[in-house]
Amino acid sequence: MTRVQARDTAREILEIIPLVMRTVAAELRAAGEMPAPAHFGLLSILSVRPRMLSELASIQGVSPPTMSNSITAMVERGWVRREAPDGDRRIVMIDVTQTGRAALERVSRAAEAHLADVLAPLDLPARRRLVGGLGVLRKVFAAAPTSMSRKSHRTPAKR
Amino acid sequence: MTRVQARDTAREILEIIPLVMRTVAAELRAAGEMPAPAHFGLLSILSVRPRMLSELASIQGVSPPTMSNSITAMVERGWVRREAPDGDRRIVMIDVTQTGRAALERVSRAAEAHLADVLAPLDLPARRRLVGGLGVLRKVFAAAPTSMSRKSHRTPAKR
DNA sequence: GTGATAACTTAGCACCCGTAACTGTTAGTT
DNA sequence: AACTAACAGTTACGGGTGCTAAGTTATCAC
Repeated sequence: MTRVQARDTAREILEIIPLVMRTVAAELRAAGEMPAPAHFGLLSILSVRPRMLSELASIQGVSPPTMSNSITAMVERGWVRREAPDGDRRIVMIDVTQTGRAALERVSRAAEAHLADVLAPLDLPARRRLVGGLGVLRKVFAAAPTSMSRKSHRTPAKR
Repeated sequence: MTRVQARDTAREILEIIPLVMRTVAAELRAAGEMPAPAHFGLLSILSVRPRMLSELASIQGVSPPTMSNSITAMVERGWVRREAPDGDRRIVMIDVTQTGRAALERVSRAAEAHLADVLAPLDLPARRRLVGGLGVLRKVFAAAPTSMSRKSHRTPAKR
């Protein structure tokens, strides 16, 4: 019962998510200068308030080196800025620039436009199902990224 | 109304999908030798029946060179085989090997196990919402990949 | 001051994805 | 038959994502 459901859902996720991912990435690429969905998410987070690099890494569920690289790429594009706070000089605060905000706004609009096209044929219940499903995904996977690190070596004494 | 909904849904998708993607990829990596979700999808498709390379590219919504590279990677792993049919010698048929089937089965089970963990805390209605949402995503994005190629450069006289 | 720990960066590796340019095959024209 | 156009794949190259391992600099505990 749950077994079969789990397997089906697993397959479903493993097939659909990458497809959606590719499509969205292709749209962003075609829509302008945004090379990656990951950057979009970062801008989105940073537009609320500046964050530490490690904080971003943990939110996005990636390793610090990966985040450092992404940030470097975005700095080179002029979208964000590295800042050194006064207190602890080890930490690096990341902040959006005006250019970054503008890019976010532009891409957001493009994505919205395209999404509207794609979602147009959906009737109300279908759209509602979509939104509901996304909500569940968010709830499930926002909490999950830790699961791996916790499970894989089940952290004996947490050191 | 639809405008605001579209924008919210767009943001939602752009934030959640990559997150899910990363989590799933991390799980697969941790679970065994499967390096990429993309390969999983291919094995899944090929387990039904052999396909032409271009067919696979179109199903997955990627360019032929990308698919050619992926196939090469999978051939090197011994999961699939390139075959030359008798009729038209331009085409390349891709077929799963026994090793490939075994890998699919193994990863499928690992994914299933993990998904079951993750989905366990969901109550029935939540799970139903998730499945419903995935269904909508599939419907929407299985048809969409063409939209870009049609729209983006509206093919003037082509050179 | 010494040693451990923390935050970040650099380096090296593997993979995904795209465009441009190239091979080889088939089909259509003259 | 000879020429050309279209088609299926591949190779080459550039950019992005992600990881681990191995530094660097800064802070804290003793």
